Order: sequence, then structure tokens, then C-alpha cells
Amino acid sequence: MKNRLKVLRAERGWSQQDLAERLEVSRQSVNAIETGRYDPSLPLAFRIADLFGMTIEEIFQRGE
Amino acid sequence: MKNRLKVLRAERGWSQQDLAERLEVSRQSVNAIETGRYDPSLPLAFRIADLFGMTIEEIFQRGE
DNA sequence: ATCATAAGTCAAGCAACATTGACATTATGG
DNA sequence: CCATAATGTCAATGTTGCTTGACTTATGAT
Repeated sequence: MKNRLKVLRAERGWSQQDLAERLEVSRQSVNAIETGRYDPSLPLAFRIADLFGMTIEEIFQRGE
Repeated sequence: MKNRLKVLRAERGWSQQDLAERLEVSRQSVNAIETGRYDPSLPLAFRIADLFGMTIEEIFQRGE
């Protein structure tokens, strides 16, 4: 899965640490998702979508 | 997370086995998701949404 | 040049998702 | 009634998501 997390985060001027705190996950998890090492769980994907006010489909897309 | 998998499947007259084959997962996984024992991974949630021609948000909702 | 912050990554461990194989129970239809 | 399909669940095992703690590299500010 690809995702637009890095851009969305950068648009808001947040560090990975900032985002991690808002999502209540570790900084390493944010980094791993951004760098494509693994996909978030479905519950976490929902929290991400909620935080950015978007749908899961707008943030995550199929591919690689 | 709650989900409408059981209804959507029943509407189409599919058994859990049928659905499992279309999703390329085990029958036990379909059952576990329907009975709320666990949530699917994000990639599997996308396959489910694709299969039913709906968004993830239309099939899965937060709760319990 | 030093200090602080951000980002990337690794290892070890625990939790959650998913598998196969088995068995029990509840429909359903012949 | 009987046979079989369908569903629910369990145990054991493997894979993936997520954690903490640590170390590295790069950047920017003073």
C-alpha cells in the first residue's frame, strides 16, 4: 500500500513525533508507515483518516 | 470496529466459504471478522471494499 | 564548533492478524 | 428422519503491527 502521510504531515508542519502523539502510537510506527515498511492496522488507519479529516481511500492507495 | 460483512454476504447468498475464496483468506478469518473477534488488516479491508464495490467507511464503522 | 531536533533504522519482545486441522452445533433439504 | 452444508470455536503455529531503547546521520541555530 502507498500512502500520502508524509505530505499531509509536512503540509501541517508536524514532525513524526508530533503526528505519533496525535495518533497515540510510537514515532517509529509513524516512520515505518511513512517509509512503507508496513501498513497500519485498520483501527489506526481510521484514526489517521479522522485526524486529517479524510477518508481512508484518500490517504491509502493500492500499490507496491 | 463493527462491520456489515454478514449482511452484505447474505444479500449475495454467499457462504462464509464462498466469501473466503473470493478474498483469498481462510473461512475462519471471515468468521472471526464477522463475529467481531478481530479486525481485518488494512490490505484485507481494501480487498473486502473492492469486492463489494463500496468504501471501507461504508463497511466498517468504529464502535465496540 | 556545538547543541538540539528531525529522521531513518535495528533488535528484541509482545500483541494482533491469519493459517491449518479438528470438532461440535445448528440449519436446510431430500 | 437423515445427510450434508454452514457456522462457530478451539489449539497450535506463523506472520505482521507496534512497542521501547538505542544508535546514526543530517540539518539548522546560535
